Amino acid sequence: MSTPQLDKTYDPKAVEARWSQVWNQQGYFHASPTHPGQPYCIVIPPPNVTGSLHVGHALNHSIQDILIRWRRMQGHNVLWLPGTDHAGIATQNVVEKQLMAEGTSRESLGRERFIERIWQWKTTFGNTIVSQQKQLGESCDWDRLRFTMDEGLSKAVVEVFVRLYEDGLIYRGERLINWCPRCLTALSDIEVEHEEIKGKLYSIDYPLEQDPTIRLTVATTRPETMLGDTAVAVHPEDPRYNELIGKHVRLPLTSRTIPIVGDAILVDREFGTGAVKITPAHDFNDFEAGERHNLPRIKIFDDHARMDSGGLTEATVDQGLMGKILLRPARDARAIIIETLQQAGLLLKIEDHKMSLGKCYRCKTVVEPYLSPQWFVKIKPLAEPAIKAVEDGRIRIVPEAWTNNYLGWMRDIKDWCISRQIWWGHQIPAWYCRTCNDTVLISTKPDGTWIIPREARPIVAKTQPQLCPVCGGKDFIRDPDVLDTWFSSALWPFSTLGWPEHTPELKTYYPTSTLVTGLDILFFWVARMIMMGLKFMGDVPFRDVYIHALVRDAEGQKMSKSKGNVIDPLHVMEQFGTDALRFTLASMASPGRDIKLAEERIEGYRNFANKIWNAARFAHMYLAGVEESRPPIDRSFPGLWIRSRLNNTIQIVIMELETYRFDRATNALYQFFWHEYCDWYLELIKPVLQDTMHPQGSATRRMLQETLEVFLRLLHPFMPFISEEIWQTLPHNGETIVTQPYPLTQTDWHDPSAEETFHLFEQNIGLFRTARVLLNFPPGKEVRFFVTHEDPAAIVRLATLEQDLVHLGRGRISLVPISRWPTSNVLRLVTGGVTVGVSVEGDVDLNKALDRLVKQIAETDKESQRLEGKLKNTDFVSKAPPEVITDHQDRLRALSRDRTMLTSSEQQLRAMLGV
RNA sequence: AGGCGGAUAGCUCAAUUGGGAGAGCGCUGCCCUUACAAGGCAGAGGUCACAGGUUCGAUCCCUGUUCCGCCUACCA
Repeated sequence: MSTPQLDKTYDPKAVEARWSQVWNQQGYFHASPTHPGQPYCIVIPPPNVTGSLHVGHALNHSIQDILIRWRRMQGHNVLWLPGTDHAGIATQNVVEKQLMAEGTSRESLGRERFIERIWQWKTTFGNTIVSQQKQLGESCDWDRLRFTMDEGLSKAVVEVFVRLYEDGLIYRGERLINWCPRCLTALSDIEVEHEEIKGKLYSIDYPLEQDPTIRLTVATTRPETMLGDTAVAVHPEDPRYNELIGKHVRLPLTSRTIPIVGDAILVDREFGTGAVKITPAHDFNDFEAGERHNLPRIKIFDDHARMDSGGLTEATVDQGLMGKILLRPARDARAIIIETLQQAGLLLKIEDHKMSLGKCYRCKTVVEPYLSPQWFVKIKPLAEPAIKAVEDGRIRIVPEAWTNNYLGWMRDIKDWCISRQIWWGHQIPAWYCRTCNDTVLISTKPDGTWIIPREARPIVAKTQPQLCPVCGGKDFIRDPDVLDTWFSSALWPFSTLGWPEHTPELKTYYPTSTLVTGLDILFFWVARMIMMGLKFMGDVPFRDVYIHALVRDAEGQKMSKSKGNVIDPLHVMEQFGTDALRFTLASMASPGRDIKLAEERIEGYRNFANKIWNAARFAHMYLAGVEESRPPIDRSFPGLWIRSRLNNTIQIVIMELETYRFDRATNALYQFFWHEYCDWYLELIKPVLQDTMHPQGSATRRMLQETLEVFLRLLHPFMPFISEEIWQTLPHNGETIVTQPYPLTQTDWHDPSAEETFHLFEQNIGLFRTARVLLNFPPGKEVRFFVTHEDPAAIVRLATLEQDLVHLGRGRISLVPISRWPTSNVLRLVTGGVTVGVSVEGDVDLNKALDRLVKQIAETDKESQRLEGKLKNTDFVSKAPPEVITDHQDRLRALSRDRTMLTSSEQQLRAMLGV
């Protein structure tokens, strides 16, 4: 084949665009259940349909693609199943913003048209991230792209909901839930982010009913909720208060009196005054206390977290105050209430107090504990098998350290609130008969949504019932709530494979092989997939869960748009190339650490790509015509050595891939190619290649080509584009590297003898080069080196290396016993067993060389400044023959015993002086 | 508050049956040597967070302390 014209530097852009198109067009990523290989399947964590590729995706997807491409090359029946998530609240927010900009709103559009509008939006913008994924080279089976709201998945969702309901694992009930007053929906516990803030602790006096001069002081961080108090709790064994239990206090600012109850669970005698106000409708602990004592629940907020007129009336709030706070946000009401209390002389004190605030994970609004009827999954019965599956190893969490995290959370799991009061999502398959429920189905929200009170009786079914089983009525309304987005994601590993149908895909690829995900969604998603998979498939959804780190910026800060520290992977790919980004992310994926990403790192691996590129250019200068005949096998030491090292690298890379150590795998590839293949092997074979008449020429070229080709296959999962591009220019079988076999170790490539020889060689060259720098010999100057070795066998070996030593050492070599070395003007250096003498032939002052060394050390090493003086005074090297140096060896030994004086320079001095 | 993880070169991180401390980037010096200056060669730089303990010997094992991160729960 002809020598391809390769540019001097690698330009990723054109290469990447071309190959990602070809790969997809040729269908290399398409999976078939009938493929003979062992199935290997990964379902992608579906990115939000609103999303665009951020660096977290880039890491997550790079790792999956490495695994997938590796297994594909190993001959597995590979399926990487892509998809997107409908992301309920997030998507609804995006489209609502759009509507707002158009001067309209969700409410004025109405539910049906709003949903249509979102679907339109999805058609237009929903594939942004998919095209970006293709740009990253992700080898997904794009023909199988799924969406959590597509027809098949929606069917699976309904099926699961109905079956869980029939099994008594889904129920509807009024509970205190986390409520986002901006999104106007319930959130599950884990959708609330906690943030520590500096708050205030207010102490308020509640006068005793019988004797208002006696006051019970309660402390609260949220004084505005006192209007909804329905009791005060004290510890039943607290001598200060226990006689008051059963009596009542007047609730200030209202006309109510509330009982004093004893509650050992709620009250910590040591904290504050030991008396606690109970607001069952607005605090989780108080809600439970309220249940224990059968207390009424008074809701004083509306769903926007404003002071609610009905609630305030029920709370019998003083008329004057009522007027001031009605419909005011809680925070405003707080100031007014504090002022009023102060005037009444009931505010005892205000202290600073650290507390944490719950915020909506989507919009960061402060969430409100809120009493409302919601749907829940009774989770304990589902959690138990999911705990067992991890305990007995059917699912392996990597790194293992997260296992306890998972188990701890699962053992303490709370029922899952699955209903959301938004429109975009899977609407709950529950209907209410208007005839039966006529008296309770009374109201609608301003947007026309039905408000279904807690007493309403739902009929859960896959489709709307024809007749009410109770009364025979035919008029139904559907529950307006939709399901938590994570409900559909929980089914992802089997719903995407066709469940509830028994498809060949489901049979072949379930359980999937590995799940790759960040720690942040271990509970949101992974735990729930395990529970649902076990429940509906009777088997785990995946064998391994590989948890990777969070990507942070170079300072360790979370990347966020507001901080302006976001590294945009698309920009980086543009600047440094996709392969460089992928390789960087893989190299930093050490377990147990967050990734601090700086652009310089990516630049470093861009250079690596360029190094590979140029090594290929070098090879092409000599490779033309190699395949035309059957060249002899290379028996020379550089070839045997590099093949042995390549073999070693193959072994390491495969081992590290098997244990998900992408960092070590990339290190091995980098180290091998740059520092063994390029730095030594290519340099070693240059004279053979450049000599067109060299007898070893064709054998050497053959080895060069073969090792390069194997390396490219080894590299391909990590750097798919450049490996394909170069591989195509080499003689090869098949039309793409994508489907070539992954390299295997070969026992006959392993060559300890060649490796030993190389070690000896490297030692010598190292000494030659050190001597050259120390003596300030210009690169072109030919130097006379004397070489010997303690080990006679090594001397024999060295004799065979003479040509190579001359070439890389740029000097004449004399392999003679030390007794036959010149008696003067020889600088002697020692390392390992090798001794090298450099003839200085009178034109170089050894003293100057030593000065240079000492100066160099002194510049950076304070310890050796003291050493400098000592050395100068000793004057122990001066064109000295070896014998004279020997005279000083004892003194050096004495010096080196004193570790305070000889630190890092010790080794260097030893080498210099032959100690 | 509880749980988990971390602390090693200027920065980011490696280093397993306990023994000799490494890489990349950055830095210094020399070199545009015909694949690559996005390069080559040679270097400098570490009381392995602190204090004890076990051991012939500890970066590693044990105890405690300090600092940082994350998760969970929250003190009204």
